[in-house]
Amino acid sequence: MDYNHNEIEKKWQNYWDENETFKSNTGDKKDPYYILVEFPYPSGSGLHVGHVRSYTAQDALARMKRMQGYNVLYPMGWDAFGAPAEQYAIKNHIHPKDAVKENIKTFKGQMKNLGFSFDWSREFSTTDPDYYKWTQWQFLQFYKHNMAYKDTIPVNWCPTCKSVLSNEDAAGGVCERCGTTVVQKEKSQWMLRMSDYAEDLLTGLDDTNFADRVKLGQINWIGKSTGVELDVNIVDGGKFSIFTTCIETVYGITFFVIAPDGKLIKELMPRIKNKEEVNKYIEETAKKSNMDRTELNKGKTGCKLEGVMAINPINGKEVPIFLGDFVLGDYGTGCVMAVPSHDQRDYEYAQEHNLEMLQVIDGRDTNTCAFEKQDYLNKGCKLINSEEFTGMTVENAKEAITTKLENEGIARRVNNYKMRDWVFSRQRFWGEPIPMVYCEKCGWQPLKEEDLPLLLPDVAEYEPTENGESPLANIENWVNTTCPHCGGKAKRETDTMPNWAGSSWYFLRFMDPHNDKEFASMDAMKYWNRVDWYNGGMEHTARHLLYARFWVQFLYNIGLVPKKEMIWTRVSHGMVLGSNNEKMSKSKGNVINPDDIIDEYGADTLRLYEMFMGDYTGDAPWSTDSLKGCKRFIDKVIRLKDKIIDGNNYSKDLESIINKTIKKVQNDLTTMAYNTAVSALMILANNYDDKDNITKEDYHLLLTLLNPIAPHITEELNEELGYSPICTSTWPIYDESKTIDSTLKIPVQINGKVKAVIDISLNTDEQTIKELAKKEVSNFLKDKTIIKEIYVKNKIYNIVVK
RNA sequence: GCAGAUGUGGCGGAACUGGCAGACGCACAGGACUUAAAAUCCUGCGGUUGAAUAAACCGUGCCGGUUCGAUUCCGGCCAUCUGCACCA
Repeated sequence: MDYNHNEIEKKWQNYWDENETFKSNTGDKKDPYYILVEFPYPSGSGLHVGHVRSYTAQDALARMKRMQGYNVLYPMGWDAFGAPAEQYAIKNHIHPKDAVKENIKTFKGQMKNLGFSFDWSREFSTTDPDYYKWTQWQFLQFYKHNMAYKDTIPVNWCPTCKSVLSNEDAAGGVCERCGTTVVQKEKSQWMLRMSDYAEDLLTGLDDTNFADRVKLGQINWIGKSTGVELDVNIVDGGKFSIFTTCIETVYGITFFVIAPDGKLIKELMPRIKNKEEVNKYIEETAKKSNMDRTELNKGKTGCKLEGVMAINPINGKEVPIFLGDFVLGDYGTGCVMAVPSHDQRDYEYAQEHNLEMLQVIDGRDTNTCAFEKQDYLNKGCKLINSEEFTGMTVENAKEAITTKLENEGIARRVNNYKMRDWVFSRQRFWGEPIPMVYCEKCGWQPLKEEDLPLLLPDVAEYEPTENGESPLANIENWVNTTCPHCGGKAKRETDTMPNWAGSSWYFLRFMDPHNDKEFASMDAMKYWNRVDWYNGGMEHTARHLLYARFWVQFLYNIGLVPKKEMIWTRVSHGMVLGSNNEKMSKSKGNVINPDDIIDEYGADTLRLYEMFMGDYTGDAPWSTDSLKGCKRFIDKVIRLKDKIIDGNNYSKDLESIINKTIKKVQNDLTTMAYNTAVSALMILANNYDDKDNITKEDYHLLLTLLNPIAPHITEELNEELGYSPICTSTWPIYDESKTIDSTLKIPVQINGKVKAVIDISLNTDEQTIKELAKKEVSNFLKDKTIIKEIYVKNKIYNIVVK
């Protein structure tokens, strides 16, 4: 059976638009429920079938929650700053805002065609001056609370493109665009003191309901480690500090390694005898991207610093200092103690450079590889070669050595975090301008809040500068300004903010999107309370989520948001792969355009299929055959209409399956088990199909349950039946007692293998079942001795024989 | 190298708290209806042996363990995917 899906779908989309069915009112008496999907970057290639998957999933949840009586906020907007739009604009000599406008139009049209129940009255783009005004305003709050500062840090630099590159674009040490070798270049950048929030971001997780793997992602990214910071003296004067989590191995130090990009090497330089060799190594390191340095298999490169020796603080022993690129200048202190017997990386470095090794923990031979902490901790291992600590267990020695060094005033217990401060500058045009001005007399000055937004200049032609500054630096009448403090001549900051900025607080703006006095009013934020359910891709569960939480925690600390954690549940979904099981990409020719599918099969079929295609949290390959199966299911639902007889109750013999299905669908839609929700609906339809007649109410129930996933056709069929629209009706309530079967089948096992199945009524007594079962499997019991019998009520009966 | 995830029929995937492995769908095969096709309906469909809708054995990446019973729990491997900042 074919129905005119295009006509029906358009009809209901118009109905929803005209009636503002999905508009949510702040302050409504109903309980608020805030469902959020990551707003997309509106790229030139249009909506991806991957978007359809997560938007449909959340849409189904939103539609059900509305029917359950909640005031649902399900908003949509655009994360539209970013490099691709900038590149496109440079090439085509247009302003990126025009390109973005077109893309948004396409995306929005596609979303409407899919029938998503977004509250379009709250739509905005991060590129709207009305929005980025507040992003800039919030940056000023960071600055005013001493949370933003300038620092010089190394960046990936392509000398040919004259552009700063991300690690991704500099993968393999060459520029992705032109293939030139990438070098490290020092650059002054705006930074946000995110590392100050490391501990709060960890403890804050307790106030969230994030999926375990999401929490773990956050914890690993923050990377707390507890250890000791130890001062090390240099022979003939000077000192440096190292951080270690293994102070128990301090007697095993046979050398130190310092970062070639760290500050210490610069200080030591005048005293170094082999300057040429050292400088050469520093230069080589500068050529390597961080990614190269992080590959262990590259070999343990480095060189000795001739002329300087360090003193092991625990025993006064003099040991050499080396340079090694595996030590990073910006983690810890940029210096490490090397104990080759108890650290595999140090071991390999020592082998490479023929250095001494000294075993200080007993328990295993260290001739072929290091005896590391994961192998010796909590195993009762004892120290050797460690003066008065010899013979102590590792755990006791850790404490005793720390205390001794602390008492000597040369060591401190510290927590170290992998997470660093947030590099907030980008040398790009298409981002929020950083509202700072540099005055020769007054230094860096923030713009006055009343002068926001600081607009991007309205030019269509701009080129990157010679020295890697933002294209804004070339636009002189924009750059030159007056100092907000002294009124004298000054220049604007030409760096813009990263993409992450606008997306760090957009969910707050959705609560109060048209506010021109504040980024969002406290009342509105208190009403909506929090994001109840946030869904996005796995690739954003570490960084975007961390930035957003940091941003919110900061706003909370300065009294601007009501809660420290504004996101309650965060879940992530898998990718939709091409039919060849690979990531969809133009070059592989496996891209599916949702427009084509909607046109041929209808939005309902596409939505249904994407919910049915597999486990929502995992990746799933596209299959047009499977999609057709979902179309067949919709056709079957339409055909079932012919079986309807009058009746305002459920058919007696369908009551059980109906109640079970309501329960199942309702549970599945709130646990992301969309595929089994669809399967339950298919089973219900199959049950209907097996009967000669069904009541009108049976049919209405099926339509209601299917509506969140396939909203158009169900509304149409429902209307034909004479009911009021499903989108304004209530969700059915199931009767728990009717979901329990009164008779059931109990498998009878012999030695754990099923030999028979017996029918019993619920809660039959054990004795009866045992007798019944033994009769059934008497063949298998002949000549056997029963050793044990296990009966699990209403579940299974197992007989162990010999 | 580190971190996370995943591994079940020809395919996508089900399986609650350790209790009948393969729900539901796809593909395929046979049949009904039709002049024919499409659509629809019925039947079969993990593997091996077997004439069998008899029966038996094997089977959830691999090896081992715990248990009356393991896709599920534990230990050790292997493979694939994702992210990354060699995190001391």
